[in-house]
Order: sequence, then C-alpha cells, then structure tokens
Amino acid sequence: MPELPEVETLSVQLNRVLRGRRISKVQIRTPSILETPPGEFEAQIVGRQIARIKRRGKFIQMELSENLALWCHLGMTGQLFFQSEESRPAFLLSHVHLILFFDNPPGRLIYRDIRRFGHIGLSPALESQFPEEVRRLGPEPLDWKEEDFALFFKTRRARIKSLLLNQTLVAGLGNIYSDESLFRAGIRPLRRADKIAHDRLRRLHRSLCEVLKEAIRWGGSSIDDYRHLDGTTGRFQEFHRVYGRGGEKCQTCGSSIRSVRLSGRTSSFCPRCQK
DNA sequence: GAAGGCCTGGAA
DNA sequence: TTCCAGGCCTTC
Repeated sequence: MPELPEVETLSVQLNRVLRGRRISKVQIRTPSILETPPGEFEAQIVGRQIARIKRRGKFIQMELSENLALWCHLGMTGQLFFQSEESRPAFLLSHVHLILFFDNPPGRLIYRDIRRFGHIGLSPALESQFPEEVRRLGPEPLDWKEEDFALFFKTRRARIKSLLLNQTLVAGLGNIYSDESLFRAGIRPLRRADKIAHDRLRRLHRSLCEVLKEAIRWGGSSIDDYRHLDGTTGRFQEFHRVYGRGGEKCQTCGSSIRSVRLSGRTSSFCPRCQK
C-alpha cells in the first residue's frame, strides 16, 4: 500500500534511472489500467524524453518533453521495476500491465499491479490542466505550516483519522502513516478533530512530518507488495508501532493494541497512550 | 458526516 | 467461501 513515503522513494529512484532518457517503445498488456485510449497513449509518449519525475500526494508525475505529463497512481498493489539488460531476471512476472522501453543503453520500466486498483494517465504539463483527481488534492503535509495545520483541523467535526485519509484535505496519507502519526501524537483515531486541543493538533503535524521523513529515510514500508525500483524492500515496517499490530503489546506502555473499524477501514491504536 | 458498495485477487 | 486492502462514489 504505497503512501507518501513509498511514492517519494520510488520517485527519487525513477529520477536517478530515467531522467533524460527517451521512450522508444510501449507495450500495453492491460488497456483498462490506462485513462487514455491505448492507441492515443502510445502515439503520445513514444519518442518523448523524460525530463524529470516528481511526486504529488500518492501520484508519480513524469514530466515528458513537449509539455506532456504522465501520471501513475499505484493503488494498493502497484509496483514499478526498472530492468537493464544485465539486471533482467530469468523468471517471468505475472500481473504486468504496461512496459516502457528505452534504448542506449537498453532498459525497461515495468508496471505491475496485482489488484489493478492503480491507473496511468496523461495530461498537459500545465498545472491548470492536470487530471481532476490531482487538482483536487489537498496540501502536501510536509509543506504545511504547523499552526495552519492545527487551525484547519480545529474547525472540522469529523473523526481525525477520516480527515487524515481524505486526499482532498491532506495529500498522500493512507492507513499506515495516519495510524502511526496519531500514535506518536497521543490521539485516538476516532476523536473528533474539533475536540482535540490546539497544541495537540500542532503536535500531530510534528508527528506526521517526523514519521513521514523517517519512513522516507528507510525507503518506505514493505508490507505485502511494495518494492523499490530494483525489487528490494523498504524497511520502515520494522518500526511501525501500531499499524498492523492489533492485539500486540504497546512498546511504550505494554497495553494491548486495539483495532477498530472506521468506515470499513481498520485503525489500530494504544488505548493507554492515545486519548 | 458516516456508512456501505464497488473494483480485484490473495490469504485464511 | 469469506474477508480484507485503498480510493472513490453513492446513499442515508
């Protein structure tokens, strides 16, 4: 489940490998993952050079030459692998939906997605013409000022966890980093945002930034499917304190970590450390 | 504002 | 066979 740190990690790796390279060929195996009709997609991107790769929320944005942008959202199980001539493994990958080919030196970027919740699309490289779902994204949490963050959430009546998951309010958070930041800030996921003390909301922003930066430093969390561009795993899952630890003992106080469901989604928290 | 359904496929 | 995952949409 790639969230901000996982997508950030991949974007950095993609930049290192693909920046300046030209797309020589495309193989579309599953047209339904494309937002653009396959014929048009191919015609648009073959021959273009990759200027740079950025991240916005959980989206990977590839800036191509001549003002075209390629957008990739990995959904739950999306993966990107880069293989050069030498690094190509002997085994075949299942669930591969799209391959971009590069020449001199030869290489390929493979898009694989078991659940097929991810998707890929094109848009002009002009912010006002970005895809609707990108334009609707809220601010990047790492760019948000602590005080502004607190003031914003102080006016909201919904449960804090639902708000953190809402991409139109804050971009890039999913279950892992919302649970982990709430733990660090000592806030229960079901608390109404407007009932949380202003200082506590400021602390939430600090916790959030901390946990995101730590996760980026460890190359993201590899729970099930997330992998780096070269197929290796991230390591931040080793440092999760509550996510996926329902029933285990809290590392801080020894209480049993509880799991609750919030609109069909699991939230884990420590009943003693989080109020 | 909250809950439930849908998409898909792997694990239990 | 049932459950679950994340994002988005619809319904209440």
